[in-house]
Amino acid sequence: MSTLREMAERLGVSIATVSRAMNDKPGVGSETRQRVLALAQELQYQPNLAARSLVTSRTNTILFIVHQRQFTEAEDPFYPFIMLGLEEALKVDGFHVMLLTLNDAQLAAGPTALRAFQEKRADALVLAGPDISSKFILSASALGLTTLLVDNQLQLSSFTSVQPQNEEGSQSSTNHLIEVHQHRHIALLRGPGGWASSDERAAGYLAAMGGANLDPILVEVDDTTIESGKDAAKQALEHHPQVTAFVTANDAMAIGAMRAARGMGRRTPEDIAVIGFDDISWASYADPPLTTVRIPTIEMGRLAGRLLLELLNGAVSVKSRVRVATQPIIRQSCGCNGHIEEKK
Amino acid sequence: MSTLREMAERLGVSIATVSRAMNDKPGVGSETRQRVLALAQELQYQPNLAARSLVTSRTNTILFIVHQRQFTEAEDPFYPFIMLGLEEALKVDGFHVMLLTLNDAQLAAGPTALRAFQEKRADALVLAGPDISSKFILSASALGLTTLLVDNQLQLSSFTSVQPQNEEGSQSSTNHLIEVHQHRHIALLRGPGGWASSDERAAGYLAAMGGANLDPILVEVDDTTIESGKDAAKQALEHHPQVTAFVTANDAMAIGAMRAARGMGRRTPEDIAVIGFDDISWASYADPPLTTVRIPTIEMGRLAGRLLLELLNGAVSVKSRVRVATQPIIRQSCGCNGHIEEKK
DNA sequence: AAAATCTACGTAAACGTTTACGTGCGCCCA
DNA sequence: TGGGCGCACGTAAACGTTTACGTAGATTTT
Repeated sequence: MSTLREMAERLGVSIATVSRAMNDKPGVGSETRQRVLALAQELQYQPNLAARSLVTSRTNTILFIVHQRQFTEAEDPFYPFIMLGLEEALKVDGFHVMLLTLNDAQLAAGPTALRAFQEKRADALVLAGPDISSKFILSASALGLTTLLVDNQLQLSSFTSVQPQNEEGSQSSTNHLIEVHQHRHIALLRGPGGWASSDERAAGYLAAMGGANLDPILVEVDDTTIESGKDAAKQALEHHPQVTAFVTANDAMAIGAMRAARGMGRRTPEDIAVIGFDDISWASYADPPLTTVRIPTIEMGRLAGRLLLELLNGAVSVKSRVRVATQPIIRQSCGCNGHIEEKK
Repeated sequence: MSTLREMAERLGVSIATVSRAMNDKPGVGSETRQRVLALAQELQYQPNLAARSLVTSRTNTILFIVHQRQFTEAEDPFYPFIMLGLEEALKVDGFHVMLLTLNDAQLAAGPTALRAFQEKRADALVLAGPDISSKFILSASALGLTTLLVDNQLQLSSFTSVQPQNEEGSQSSTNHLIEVHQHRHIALLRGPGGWASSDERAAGYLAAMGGANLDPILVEVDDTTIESGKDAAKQALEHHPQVTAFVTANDAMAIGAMRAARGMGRRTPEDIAVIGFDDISWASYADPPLTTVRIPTIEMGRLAGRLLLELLNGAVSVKSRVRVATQPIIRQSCGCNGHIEEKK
């Protein structure tokens, strides 16, 4: 590994000059700069990042923190996609992404768990997922690192956050069932209360129902898996037999709901229409193909990355809540005949 | 942020003594050690990793390199699971995982792309996925970093690698179809040639067919998605109408194959039995529930992590090829009635 | 009792950068 | 022509560790 010193000696200049040339800083003649750059190319010089961060106290690394269970949500690899987008956006500026997963105990421990990763010395934190508690978020940001929330937000304090348009998406799904398919008894199979995404999607549903003067029917489960979708659907159909449509917290629940409904003798979409959320890759292979709302996950990650870079460069210091547009994907589970299948 | 110097001054000892005490090195009195540790606790001292790696030239970071497309294989988040296991195993020793995804161009560029991440200065490389070319692997390892392969391996040189028991898994699937269900015309819908996993699974299939004196029927596609499963199944049924069973490269292809077969009027498992590979989370929700071979992905990642730590600690310098056991998951697509459903 | 060994420290160099400050030189303008 | 200024550089300190080496005293050995 060649160093600045080595290059300086070979060129007969000082280390400072080489450093300036390499970093595009003023104060070095154009001919000298050329010679430095040429030698760097020849020697395949790569700066020692440890030395650099020792003096700049920047690591060019950001820490992606996510609940372990959510990162490995096999039915819907939402967070790996976010992480990919993040990495893509960050690496164009020479930043790297580190993964830190937390289990229930570490999340609950809050401040205690923080010391575990404080030593990792990243420039910024990305906290992803709705089940990272506000206590945890607050104590994490107390470390003084730039903090960005993805798929989550805090009511009171204003953190920079990147989220899908949950409310709009859910509202348009519900309206589609009301207006296009004339449903009157639509149940929301919603996710856990307290999760930003669940709450917002519920708000969208409620807005649509209220707007049409319909009575809302809510069933809440504490998870958003296929199994909990089955449970929620059973509950809904038993307690509210008049229901003819489901709006669900996500696609996995939608698929579970369709299964449960079929098990109880109700066909989709004839007897029970269903609309999901997320547009996971299996949605188009469901039976019938699932109408849902697409979230551009990779793009969300990229956006978070670009935002983070701006924040770190001090260009923008305003904290903002960014929303990325969701897109209705009309297939057949809502009762449409699928002619309007999305463009690939 | 408190430093060693600060602690040394407050305790009236030298920096060296504090450093020795913190790192459990000999040459410091037990009373002094106690005082240092107590103060460190009080100040919440965290060592500056940049300074440490500047002198030790170890970063306690490993780089997880994977093809971008494979990391976001939404139907089967195989590599995110591997990465999670890796992170889990590594963090108990204070190591961190960085993600680097490469696109087709970067993979093809080989050595050129390497410089891009050489500056990241990790202690080791984990190259995951079968479509990282041998040229790339060789030039990556030429950087002098400890290198470990996951779900891939090179024929000629002997890299440390962690892989599932592809051959055994595929052979036992094929044998199950032959022995339990008396199939005679079994087609393998295989993945791309040159991929270690595809080739090994094919070898297992061929071994089983040869052992039973049956003629193999191979259909190769250049991808392992649902769509390519459909294509392969169509090809197989058109060219070899006598086929009564499929062994597929993975579960996504199996599901595609069942769809295509149904579209051609063949029911699973009555007319065409199907066995997949991977046991993705959707396998048990397929119609009929998919018989497959489970790969313990997270455990593979953990194993890779532990192996890497041993390698870095110099405990073992032997390069070894590690195989993790796969497990047959008998459901209904093979013709079994599902009584033997796996324990959750 | 002298010599050798051990223990618990301190001193200082080294890792490879970045950057504030100093210096000499050429140039412009009054 | 001389003072001022900008430019291209060099000098050296600083970042926070780790660690080889030195040293004084206590302990053991011969």
